[in-house]
Amino acid sequence: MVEATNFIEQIINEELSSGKVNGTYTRFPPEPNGYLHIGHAKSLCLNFGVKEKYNGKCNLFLDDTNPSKEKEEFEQAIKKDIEWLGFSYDEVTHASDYYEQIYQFAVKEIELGNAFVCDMSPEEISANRGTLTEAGKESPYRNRSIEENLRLFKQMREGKFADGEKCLRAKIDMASPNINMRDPVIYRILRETHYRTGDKWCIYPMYDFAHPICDYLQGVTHSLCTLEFEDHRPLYDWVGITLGFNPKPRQIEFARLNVTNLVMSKRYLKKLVEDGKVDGWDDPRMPTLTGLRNRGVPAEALKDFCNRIGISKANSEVQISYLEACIREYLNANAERAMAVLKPLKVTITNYPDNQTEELDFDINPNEEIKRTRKVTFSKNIFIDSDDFSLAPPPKYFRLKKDGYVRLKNAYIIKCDDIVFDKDGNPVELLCSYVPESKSGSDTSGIKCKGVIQWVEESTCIDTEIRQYGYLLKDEEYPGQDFGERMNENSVKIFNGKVEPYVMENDFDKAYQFLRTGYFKRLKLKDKEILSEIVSLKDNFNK
RNA sequence: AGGGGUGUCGCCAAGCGGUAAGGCACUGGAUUUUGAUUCCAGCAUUCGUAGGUUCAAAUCCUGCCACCCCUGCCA
Repeated sequence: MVEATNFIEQIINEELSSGKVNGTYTRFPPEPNGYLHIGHAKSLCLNFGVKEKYNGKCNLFLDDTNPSKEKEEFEQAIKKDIEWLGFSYDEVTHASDYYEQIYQFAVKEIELGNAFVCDMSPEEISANRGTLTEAGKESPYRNRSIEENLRLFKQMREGKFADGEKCLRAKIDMASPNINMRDPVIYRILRETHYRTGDKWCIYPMYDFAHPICDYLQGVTHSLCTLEFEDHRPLYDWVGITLGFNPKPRQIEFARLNVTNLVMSKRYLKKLVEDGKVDGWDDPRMPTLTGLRNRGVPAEALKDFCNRIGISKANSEVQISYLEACIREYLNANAERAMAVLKPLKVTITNYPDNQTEELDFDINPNEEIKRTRKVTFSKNIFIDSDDFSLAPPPKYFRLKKDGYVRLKNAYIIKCDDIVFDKDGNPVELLCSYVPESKSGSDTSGIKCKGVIQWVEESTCIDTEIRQYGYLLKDEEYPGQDFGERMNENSVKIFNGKVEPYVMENDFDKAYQFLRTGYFKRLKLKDKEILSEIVSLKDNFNK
C-alpha cells in the first residue's frame, strides 16, 4: 500500500484495500479544441501520477464530441505537449472511436424507457427547463412509445431531420433540484464535418452521455475531473446505473489550478491568438505548455510545481512565485552557466599588456558532482553589463563605480579610473586598472570587494538576441494592460554559451529576478537602485 | 431563492477525537569570487463564526456567515 498524498489517493487506497477495485485506470481527457495550458499540467500530473504510483494505466482520451470546435492540429499539439512533459500513455482513445457503441447504448436507453426523442426546439427546451427554484415542465413528447422513439432516433441518424429539429433526451426528472437531471439532451443533430469521422455522422452524443460510456469502455476506474462537474456526477452515475455498467467508473472532482496574474481560460487564450495579440499558441507570453516551453521553463520544474501544490477541493489561486521557485530550484541544480551582458559597456584594462591573454577555467555548473569546466579568455578588452556600473551609486552599491573596486567573475579585481562619455553624456567606455595579484584562486592582494560581476570577452563574442517576456496579465487586476506587452528586446553579446530566454517575474510587489544564460541574479526591492529598475521595466511593460 | 461544493499562517496544503506537518513567501544570522546558492534560527496558544457533546474537538452535532459552481442541442 502506498502512502496517499492527497484525498484522491486516499480514496483509491480505501477502494484497493476493500477490494472495490484491484488496480487503477485513469485518463487525461482534453477536448481537442485548443492548446494545453499550465492548468492541464495539473490534471496530467494527477492522472499520470496515479498511474505511476499504483502501477496502473492511463490513457490519453480526446473528448471530441463537438465537431464544430475540434481540430487535428489541436490533437497533435496535445500529444506533443504530453511528450514534452515526459508522460507516456497506454492508449490514445477518442470519444469518436466509440460513436457506434455510444449510439447502441442510446438505443438501449430507449428500449429501457429511459430516453425519448423530443421535437422541441432548443429555445423551447430552455424555456421549459424551469429555474433554480422552480421545477421544469415535462416535454409533450416525453411519453412517446418505445417503438416510435426507436424509429425516430434511427431516422435522426439517417439524416431525416434538420439540425435542431429533434434531439434525444434522457427521461429523468423535470422537478429535480439539480438542473442537469431535468431530462438532459443526450444526442443532438449536427451537420458538421468531424475531423476524424468526417460526415459519417449527423448526430453526436453530448458530453454527459458519452463520457461515462467512454470511461466504462476503456476500463477506467477513476474519472478525475474539475469541480464544475460535481453537479454532473448524478447524471454520470445515472448513465452507468441504467446501462448496468459493472464495474462502474467513479468520478472524483478536484479544484482546477489558478495562478495569480495568469490568464488561463481557453476561450480567452483562443481569442488572443485569433486576434493576433500574440504570435500564436506558442508565444512565450502564453501560459500554454508550448509557450512555457518556449520561455525556457523546464518540464521537470513544471511537474515539480504541479506535485508540490497538491490536490484538494478548495478553490485556490497559487502565487506565481511558487512556480518560479520550482523553476529556480531546478535551474540552479541543472542549468549550465555562462556569462552574458544585456547592455554591453566597453571596459579597457589600461595596465594589462596589449597582446597578453589568459585562459581561465569556469565551472559549467558548480553543483554537479563531476565538474565540467569551460575556458574563457581574458584580455585587455572586455565588456560588462552597463547595469553593473553606476554613475550615481546608491549606498551599499557593490558593483562598479568610479574609483571603486569590483571583481570580474573568476578573473581579477579591477578599479574604475576613468569614464569616457559620448556627446550625450552617456558612458561608452570605462578605463580600468586591474590588480595583478588578485587573480581568482590565487588572490594575495588582500583587497576585499563584495561585488562580483559578469564580463564577456570581445574577440569571441557572438551576437545573439535575448528577449525578455512579461506575462499575460488578467485585465481585471491590471486595467488597460489586459494582454501585456512584449518587454524590451535587447541585442546581447553572449560568450560561449547557449541562451535560454527567460524572465522570471513580473510580480512588481515582490522582487525582480531573472535568469540570464543560466546565471542567477537576484535583486531586492528594498534596494532603491533596484526599485528604479523595476519601475523602468514596468514602464516598458506598459507601452 | 433551490441544488451542489469549499472555508486550517500572506499563498498552497497535511490533519480524520488526544492537544496545529511540510512547501512557497517573509524576517534575522553564518558561510560565499554569482547581492545567487548553501546553512542555521524565527514565523497559526489556533483551525470562517456562535453554541453544544466529550476528561479531551481543526476533527462529532446544531445554527449562522463568506466564497465558488449550476437554468448550452459546449466540455
